[in-house]
Amino acid sequence: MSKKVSLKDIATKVGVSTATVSYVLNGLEKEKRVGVEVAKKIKDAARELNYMPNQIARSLRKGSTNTIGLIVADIANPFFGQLARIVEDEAIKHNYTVIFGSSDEDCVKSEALIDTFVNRQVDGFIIAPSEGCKSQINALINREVPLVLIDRYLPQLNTSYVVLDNFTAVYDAVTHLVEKGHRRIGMVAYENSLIHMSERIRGYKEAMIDHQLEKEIRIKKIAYNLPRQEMEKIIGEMLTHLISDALIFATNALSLAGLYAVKTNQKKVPEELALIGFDGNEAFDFFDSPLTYIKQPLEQMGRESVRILLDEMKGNTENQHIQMASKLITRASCG
Amino acid sequence: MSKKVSLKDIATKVGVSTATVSYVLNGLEKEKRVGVEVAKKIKDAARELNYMPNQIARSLRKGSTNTIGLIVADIANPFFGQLARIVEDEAIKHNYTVIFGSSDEDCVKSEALIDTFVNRQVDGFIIAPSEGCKSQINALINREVPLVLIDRYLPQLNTSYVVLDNFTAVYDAVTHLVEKGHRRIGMVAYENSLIHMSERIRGYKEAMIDHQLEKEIRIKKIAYNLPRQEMEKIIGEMLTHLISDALIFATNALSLAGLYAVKTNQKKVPEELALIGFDGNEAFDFFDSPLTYIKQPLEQMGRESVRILLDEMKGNTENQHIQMASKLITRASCG
DNA sequence: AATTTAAACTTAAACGATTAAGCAACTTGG
DNA sequence: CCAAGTTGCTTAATCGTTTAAGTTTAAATT
Repeated sequence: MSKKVSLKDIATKVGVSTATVSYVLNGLEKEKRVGVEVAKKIKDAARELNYMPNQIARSLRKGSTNTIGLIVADIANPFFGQLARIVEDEAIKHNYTVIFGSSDEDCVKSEALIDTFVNRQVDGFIIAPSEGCKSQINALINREVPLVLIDRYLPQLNTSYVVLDNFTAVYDAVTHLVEKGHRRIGMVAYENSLIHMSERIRGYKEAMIDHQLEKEIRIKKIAYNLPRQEMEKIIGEMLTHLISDALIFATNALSLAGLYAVKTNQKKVPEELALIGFDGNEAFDFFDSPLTYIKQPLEQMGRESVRILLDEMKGNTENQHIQMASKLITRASCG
Repeated sequence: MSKKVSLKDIATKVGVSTATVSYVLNGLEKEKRVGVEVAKKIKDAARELNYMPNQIARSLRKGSTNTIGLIVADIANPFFGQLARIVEDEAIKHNYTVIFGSSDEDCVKSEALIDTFVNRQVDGFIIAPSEGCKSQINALINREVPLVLIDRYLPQLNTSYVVLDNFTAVYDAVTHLVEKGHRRIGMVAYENSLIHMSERIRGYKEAMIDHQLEKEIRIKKIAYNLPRQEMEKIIGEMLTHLISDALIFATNALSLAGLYAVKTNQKKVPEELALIGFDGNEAFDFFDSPLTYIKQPLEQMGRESVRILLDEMKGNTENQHIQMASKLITRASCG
């Protein structure tokens, strides 16, 4: 890489000190009383030399990097990909850059990412925390690093967060199925103790109880890191000795695995089995009977999380807790 | 944010200079002949104080940031999301961090991103260049910034790149359709002069000519930034006065828009219309007759691009040009 | 015993910006 | 005409590392 142009080069060329150059290029010429001709010379020289400020040097001096660290489960997962895009756009608007990392819901990876980002002096974090990573997050809190949790939060910790109202989302989904005449409603969830999952399960259970269907409660929990084929197989087995006439899937990936299983097992939807998915996906639209699903307000979630983070970075230490309402997109898969 | 622990804090605590601490913590104790006890004390102190090196300071001093800038069209697009994930993993393995940005195929955004990343002193770029951004890329070349183009390249410029063999990909797709008995084969492409698109179109045209079907050549070009509904409408219009018995879609987004249009217009696939998509998507699997598609070797592309970039960052100035073979996943949509 | 070599550090400059404090050379007010 | 203020800069410290070039003390060699 060729040598870069620094403040000093401009200073030398114009014949002033770097301080003066810095003032002018930061728009402080009035405040710092730099002469009009000198200011013009400096600006001209900067343009001529194609000067670009070294953000690293500036960051070191200022103690802030204008960088946000974003940690999600997997950037390749469209849910997080879309979220990342919204965060990116919002960050750029406020002159921040995003560095990202995928944790794979794995504490070791998550910790490595957090450490890397802390070393790189990010000004704040947006994190979808993984199971069992409480201590890492807590360490951030103790260091007073601005932080917003997203998608899930840790009830034991005092942080800002932006999540879905998962309880109501699933509660309403169950109610919808009941209204459509289904009774033996099952749920397919992840084996995960985090709040987003437990709230979805709680929403399911309470709704079942409230509709006098507690005897029909049946939850299948699947490990997160299984490849899709495995998930599909497990759900497929559920389908062969079918005890449910409706299934709710607790995540997008589970919904997809479920759809593959239903397709493989040639179950008729909704006649034999009604389905409700999570998050939305083009595949939902092309399934024989388009899937009813729980839609998250991604756009707002991304924006709010950045807004709150910026707020915290400005010094606001008050934690903000946001639970957003989902929308049930009702289509043919529930009858 | 609470004050951070610096080398100086450790130095003070142990009673040595920061130089000694730096040597020890960088594993240079042998080479720089630091005493065994002192080294141990330093390591203990570092652990005790939970020292984390300030990457910003290190970067400033070393002149390299261990950061890769990744610019794609849209991180929310699964194609680029998956690519980003692979780049991320590969980068982490080599102790690099990725900062990313989405250009939306827009030169203004792309330039802003490049400038931001240059200011942040990224050590190298992986870029999916947008139409008409040649001068920006050229500026990078002139600055001798390590750079790998991905997905498309600029034939006029001397850069490394990793792309699909788009010509052969589409050529073979046409041949497949011809073998399946289709003759009036059309193509739906983007209005884009970049090489990836022009090569796909050229592959289509040459294949048609080679199969004596030049009279059947029909290409519909659609602007990139249209919302999906618009694309769907345009493709829908094509379908109502149907002059083709087969369609090849030149990208993933176009394939999806096409599927929606086909569904809306209730065309029977493959009887009335055969289809070939690009890139793969779960929706392809749930379409009435699963879609035949051109699959890109994403994993290898991501890895290769990082490998080449690391190579360039190590000082290798030789440009590497990689064209990868696609695979035609044949299914029911072509008869 | 004088000189060289080695061991175990320290000193201080440098990276490229920001910014508080200082200092001439004017202008103004009384 | 002199003190005070204003204008238009400069000086130099600082951020937290890295690293070339010393320095001191002890051990080895001649």
